[in-house]
Amino acid sequence: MKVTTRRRPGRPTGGQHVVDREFVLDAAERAIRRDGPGVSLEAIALEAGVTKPVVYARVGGRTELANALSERLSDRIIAAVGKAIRGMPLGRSTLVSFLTANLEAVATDRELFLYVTGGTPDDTPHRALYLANRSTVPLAAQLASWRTHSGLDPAIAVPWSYAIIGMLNLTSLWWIEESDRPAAELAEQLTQLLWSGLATS
Amino acid sequence: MKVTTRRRPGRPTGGQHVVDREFVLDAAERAIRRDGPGVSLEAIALEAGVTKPVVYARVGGRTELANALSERLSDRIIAAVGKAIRGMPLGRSTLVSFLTANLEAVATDRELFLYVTGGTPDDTPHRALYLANRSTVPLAAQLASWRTHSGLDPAIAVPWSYAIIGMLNLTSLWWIEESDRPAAELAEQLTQLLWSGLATS
DNA sequence: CGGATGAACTTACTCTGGGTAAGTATTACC
DNA sequence: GGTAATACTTACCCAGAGTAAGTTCATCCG
Repeated sequence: MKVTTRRRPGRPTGGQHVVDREFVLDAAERAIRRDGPGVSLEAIALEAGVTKPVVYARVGGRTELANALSERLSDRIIAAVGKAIRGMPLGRSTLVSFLTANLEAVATDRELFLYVTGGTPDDTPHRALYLANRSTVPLAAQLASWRTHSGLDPAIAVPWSYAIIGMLNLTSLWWIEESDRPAAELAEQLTQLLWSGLATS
Repeated sequence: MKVTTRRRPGRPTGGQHVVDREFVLDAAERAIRRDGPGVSLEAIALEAGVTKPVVYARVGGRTELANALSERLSDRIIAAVGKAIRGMPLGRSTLVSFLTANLEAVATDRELFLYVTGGTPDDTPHRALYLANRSTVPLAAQLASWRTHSGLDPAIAVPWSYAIIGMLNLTSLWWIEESDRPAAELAEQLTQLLWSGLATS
């Protein structure tokens, strides 16, 4: 590890912030990918080339950091999903694409996913819910409009969206930790459950 | 808070362990219910009427403690579910009972559930998977035998069981935190998804 | 029955990591 | 040019996990 020669104390020449918030978050991601979910703030600060108080000034404490990274990850997942299913009609093959894109996005940011889903001490459950909400809200809206369109009760869309995201959370974790089947294969299996249900015998 | 007059140092009169492992775990549960998921080992030790090293001798460090409590919780859930669906044939109403029993068991041990699913700093993801496994393994066995019985491929039972348990995990969290609908109502809504699928329009 | 050994605790410590107060160098303004 | 504000670093505090050392009782053996 390169010991970046520490800056001297005092305001930096140039009168500008030496790093901004996004840079710190980028550094945090690199540190997490390198050291795993247990990284210390100190290590993250070092990776960003600054010291702890700067991290506090830019993004806040450990909880704030985890929240910010959660938002980054969920934004990335949502973007990947949006790109994958844009323009497709709501139907079975769209569901497969939705699930595949989700799984692949998680695999891409494996370490970040593990950090966000428990690598931090504070209230992981609340953050898990917060993180989930960013996915469930648009998903529920989609489901509701689809159900309304089909002349069905849209109220059930909210619990269903939590159900689907929860299903994805645990299967993703299991998949990246213990299984090496292709994403598309798992997505197809989940689709079989979600689309047709258990009763299909 | 009662300040239990500390024991003097030295071997206790009587020559026996002053507390056993189960007693420490009971104390841990009480402390968690009282102080929330952020309890310190010190507080748990105090609740048990002993000091930290005794906790280490009986159950181990923070990770071991979380694992032990995870096992307790999952055993309790499995027992509740087993009691609820014993003797029932595999079918839709059994599924409703299964989900209802799960939700009610989580609600009963609310604080413990929150502690186990993230109240601890170490590798929550691995424990989440470990905890999930205790439920998915028997569930997968059930599903597999049912599918075989129906002349269908049983291989899909493993991913499906992760899917179902994951669905339960997040919906449970959402339900105990933000929703106050009856367990049976949510169970019915989840059943509608799991049994018949999205395609039922 | 008395001393040595070991068991079962408590006390008192170390160490890591989150968070903050105080100090220092540069810029900007009047 | 002197004062105030800014943008850092250094140096600290504190909580909590984990451990080493100390203390008291029981038991075993002569």
